[in-house]
Amino acid sequence: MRLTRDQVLAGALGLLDEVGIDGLSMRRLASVLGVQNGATYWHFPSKQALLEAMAEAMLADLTLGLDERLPWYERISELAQRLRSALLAHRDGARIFSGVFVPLPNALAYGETMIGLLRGAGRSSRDAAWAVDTITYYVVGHTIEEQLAAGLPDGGRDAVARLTDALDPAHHPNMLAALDDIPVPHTEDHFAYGLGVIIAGLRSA
Amino acid sequence: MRLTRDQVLAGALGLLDEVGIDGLSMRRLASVLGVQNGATYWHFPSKQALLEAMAEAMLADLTLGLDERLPWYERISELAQRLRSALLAHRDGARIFSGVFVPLPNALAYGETMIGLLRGAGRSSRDAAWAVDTITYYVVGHTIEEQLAAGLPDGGRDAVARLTDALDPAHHPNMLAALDDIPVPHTEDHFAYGLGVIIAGLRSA
DNA sequence: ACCTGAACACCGTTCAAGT
DNA sequence: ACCTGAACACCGTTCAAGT
Repeated sequence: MRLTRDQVLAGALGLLDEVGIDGLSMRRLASVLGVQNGATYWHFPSKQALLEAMAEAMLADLTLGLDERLPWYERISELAQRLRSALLAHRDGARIFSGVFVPLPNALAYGETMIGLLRGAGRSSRDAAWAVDTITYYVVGHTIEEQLAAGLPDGGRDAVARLTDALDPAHHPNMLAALDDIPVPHTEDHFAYGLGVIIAGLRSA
Repeated sequence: MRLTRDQVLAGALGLLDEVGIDGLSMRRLASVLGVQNGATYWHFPSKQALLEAMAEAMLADLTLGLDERLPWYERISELAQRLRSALLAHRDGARIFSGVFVPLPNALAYGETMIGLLRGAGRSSRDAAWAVDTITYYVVGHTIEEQLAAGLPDGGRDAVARLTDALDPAHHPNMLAALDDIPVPHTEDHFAYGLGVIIAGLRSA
């Protein structure tokens, strides 16, 4: 049975979920697919091209079926949450996405919808585009962090312990007061809080 | 002349500025320092430990001498801009910082000051800590992107050309309208816009 | 205490040669 | 058209042995 491009892509996404982005190598992928090292290079010219296809696959259908009865800021919020969910659907999905620098069709659809919503709300094209950047940096940064903690062997418990040890009541009274308020890994409402802040800022403009 | 820990660290920061984070290898660092491969491992137990020391060095004096006469939100803004500047001071500085998961003393000082400012403004410890996360994800995400474009051979011109080619008037009217408004690499006012949105959101709460 | 020399176990990528 | 086999030019890390 010959390999197809789709099989290589599906194998890569499966391997990603198993071993994470740091364990994802072209050699390991070939071994999972039961072929020799060079074989995948017939289907994808480089690892980077494969990573791009993986990111594009993750973003499928991101903008479909948005409820047009919702006010613009709720549709913005919905899209941002969909982006987070799409990236969470695969281990280290946010890092895969953030490592891609070519314009992916599905990422363009996301940007187009977002900018359109803001322009529809009366923003200039400049403000609309810059606001989308603000939202997207937040979503991606938050999700990277969330997945990093989730990918640790102990789910981040050790990281919290190290932070606790590093805090000194004399120098860090405020961080100590907030220590129990920081969920590790991050949660849905931690995400929603920051998104709400950004959208409140946009509405107040 | 024997090597010191500081010489290894300074050599690593210098090499980073020359070749970027993707070109920064322990072997190349040893070669720059005029020693054999294993030599740096006497001063730093691992590459990760060296990256942590590099991040810590970049954040030196971040919170010093904040003008206490400024209102809390302007001090927040000042600190966020200082973080950006500190990361911009070395090539790929934002990616170095974002790859560190241990509590760095200088990063703790940043968090402590930020949370303290927000609690001083009447926020709960939870809201204060979560708001700092929101700001910091934005700063780091923005700066990573800025440095990625700046690190490209042509300063990002080719990336813009590829984006332009990928846009289709029928599907992306809003992105096309905004195309000339997106600075590549990102600029100071592009950064300030998003920071202003977040701070406006925080003040409106 | 600090470094060398050499090895181990990996990488991404290329490409003539096979089928 | 699609893959193998083998190589090239790299990695991070370890560690006995040297000074």
